[in-house]
Amino acid sequence: MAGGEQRVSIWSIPERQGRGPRPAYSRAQITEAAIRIADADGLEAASMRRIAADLGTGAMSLYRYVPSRDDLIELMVDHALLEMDIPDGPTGDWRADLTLIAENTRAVWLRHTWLSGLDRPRATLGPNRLRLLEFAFGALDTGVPIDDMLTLLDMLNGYVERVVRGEIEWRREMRQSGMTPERWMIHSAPYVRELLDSGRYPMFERIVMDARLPHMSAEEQFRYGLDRVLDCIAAVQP
Amino acid sequence: MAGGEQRVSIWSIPERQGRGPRPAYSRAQITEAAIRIADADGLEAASMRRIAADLGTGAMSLYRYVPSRDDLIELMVDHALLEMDIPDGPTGDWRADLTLIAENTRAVWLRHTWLSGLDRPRATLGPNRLRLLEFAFGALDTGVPIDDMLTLLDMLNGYVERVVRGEIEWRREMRQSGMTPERWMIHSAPYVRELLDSGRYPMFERIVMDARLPHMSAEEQFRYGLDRVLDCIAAVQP
DNA sequence: CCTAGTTGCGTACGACGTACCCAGTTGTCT
DNA sequence: AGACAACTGGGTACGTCGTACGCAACTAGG
Repeated sequence: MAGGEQRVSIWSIPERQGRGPRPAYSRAQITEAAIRIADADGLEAASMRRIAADLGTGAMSLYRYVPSRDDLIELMVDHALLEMDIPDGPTGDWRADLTLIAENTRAVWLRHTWLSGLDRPRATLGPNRLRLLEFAFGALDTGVPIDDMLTLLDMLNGYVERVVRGEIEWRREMRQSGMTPERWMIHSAPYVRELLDSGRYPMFERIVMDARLPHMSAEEQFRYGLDRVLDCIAAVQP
Repeated sequence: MAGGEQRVSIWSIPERQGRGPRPAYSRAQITEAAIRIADADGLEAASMRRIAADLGTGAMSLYRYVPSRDDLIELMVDHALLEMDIPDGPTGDWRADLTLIAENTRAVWLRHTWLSGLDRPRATLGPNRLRLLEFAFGALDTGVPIDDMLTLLDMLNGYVERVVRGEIEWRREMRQSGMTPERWMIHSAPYVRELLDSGRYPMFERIVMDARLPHMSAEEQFRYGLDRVLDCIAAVQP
């Protein structure tokens, strides 16, 4: 029994010692190759064999650099977070700052759609995550109690992640069915009509008939909803 | 080329026609077996072979009932949603109704932790999802424009899912490292102190020093945050 | 120079989802 | 009643996956 498994993060394992032949690759190279494949063909396509083939080597060679595929994915996440374009400190306009965070998150997720499918939220306090956290909380530091800041940011991030997840799934479905949105509309019309005709789903009917949001572009939808969420945050501001 | 793939949802494929021998199982039975395994050992343990073995049959027999494993997962999601204990219509108290949805979602997700790890949000319009949708929108139907209802519910659900995802990951990490929360606290204290002593993370410092939320029980944290989110929704009510 | 440590990488194992096949069962039609 | 079409359970097989293991080649520290 004793201590149990000492699960050390990939970050605590040094990249190399100085004894044998010089390594032909690096973690960064492997991570970037993996991201390239995952961006193009999905996370499941970024298999050890495929990554190795892209680098011109054998699958098992990668294990000299990375303990497991899961650890490699952790490296990929951190590498992607690096792309968040956030200033060093809050600008004084909390609404603009939170908008910046939201749109950056969306941009990075859409560029690396595999981020939305990770089985774990990966909330580890790496340096990048901490920098983002400082910026976000600094922006919201307008007299709101600290506990409320925590929940308001969970609310904001929850909204952003949920909507972007939906966007990504929609795109994926369009791609792999080879349909255009119009064709999809036509194709699903009979099922929708059946639901409407049953008369048992009045609210669903109002969404289909009256809502204008679903007919906007993805950007407009996101922006509109984001503004509503920020309105909510503004409403509870002291 | 012609039409391309006709990807119809699992819901539009009838369970059986009336010609051959009577099927020995049913979609519901298979779905329940799959959920049982996924609850106990994780979604990846619910393989076609394992499910079939649990039912006392061969892996390929399952494909008589379900076109693919992905479709089976879709059935599992909808089946889990069945556990949501929601009345037939809104009660008139929107705040109580939305609380009911939130706490039910949390309960179901914690009971079926594999829900949080699905690669796709699975927003397909299964019968149970529709029932829930009707209840939620019916509850919020207090004069708010339909487009705002859409975003407010995205916000609420986004908050709930994000927080519960965090809870689930936390539990999983505690389990597989075999640590208690106290041990984990002690173990991570040096790293936290290092961050605080660096002086570069003032907001993080305030969270550690001043926030009371992280010291509450998971239920209390959830409840407190949920009330704040509902305050936000109340604030934009006409 | 020796040798310990590290490299790239081929082979192999036990999983996975599922395409394909075939024998057996049963509702429907002649 | 007999024929047959549509279904059933389920075995075998293929191509994938992550990765344990082993081995020859290489290079730094003594």
